[in-house]
Amino acid sequence: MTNKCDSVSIGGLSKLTGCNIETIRYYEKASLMPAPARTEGGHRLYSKTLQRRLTFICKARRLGFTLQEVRSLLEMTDGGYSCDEVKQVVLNQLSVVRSKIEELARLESNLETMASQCSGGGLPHCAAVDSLFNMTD
Amino acid sequence: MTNKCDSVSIGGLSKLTGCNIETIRYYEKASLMPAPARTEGGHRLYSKTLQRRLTFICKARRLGFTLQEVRSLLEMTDGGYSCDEVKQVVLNQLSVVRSKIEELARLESNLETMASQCSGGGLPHCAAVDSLFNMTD
DNA sequence: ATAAATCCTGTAGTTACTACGGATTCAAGA
DNA sequence: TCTTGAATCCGTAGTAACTACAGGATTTAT
Repeated sequence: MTNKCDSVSIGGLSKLTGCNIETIRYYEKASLMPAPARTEGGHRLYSKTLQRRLTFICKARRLGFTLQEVRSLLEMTDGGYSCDEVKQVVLNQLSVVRSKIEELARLESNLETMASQCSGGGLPHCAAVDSLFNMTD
Repeated sequence: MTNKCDSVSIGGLSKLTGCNIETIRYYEKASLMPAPARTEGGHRLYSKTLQRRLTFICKARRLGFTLQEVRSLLEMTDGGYSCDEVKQVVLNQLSVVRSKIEELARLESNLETMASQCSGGGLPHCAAVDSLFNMTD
């Protein structure tokens, strides 16, 4: 699974990163990962550099960046990028995340209200259902 | 665009809800919206009830619920659920919402860390990008 | 040496839309 | 009333970001 140069197979890389095999191949096809070295028989071999690159992609995806955004983050690391440009992308993503949190907090309190209106019996009617359609946002 | 019974065309509904026309038709095909009334010529006419239903769907979608989750919220209002069953679904959705909030809060703090590491100049290097490569989560 | 595990390519399916294209239908002005 | 121009119809195809086969080749462990 590993050779003397710390290269790993696609399965090894999958275990290291938590990214599934099909997804790794998909990233290669989508040009986020470069074509890796191959064994005699054609199996992919990933160097430490590529391992780090995939780790980066996975983290960025977990942070909610689109593949297009990840691509531009990677281009920033590959080519010349300015700190301003990076900060711009990060702050933009931060504001997206913050507004999602706000919206979810509103829904949370709406759901709490609904739950508190349930009398909880086996009755065929529930005040919470009516409140569902009357939520004020 | 509106008649005496407060029915609106699909375009009117689109403007009211912010949901685009193709999406409204898609929700009908996906059985989230029932088939609405039609004009003589076959154009869709949406009653107040359906307007409220779509508004609900859009809110739930903006909050990150999948269509499948929206469907089960809607089934509470359509099918004859008992108060106990409703409460169950509501509490379940509540825990889903809460874990989404937690997850987003983690993303928020990770992004804040990234942003704080940006010195912000036109410099050719950015600590935030390095931190993405080295982040332990 | 052989069986089990892993990997290969390529295609098709998934979710939740979005964008067309060509044919009606509707609404508003002359 | 007639005539446009905007809106709507339906069906198909494309999008993002995967995920799941199928059927065969390669690698690894016993």
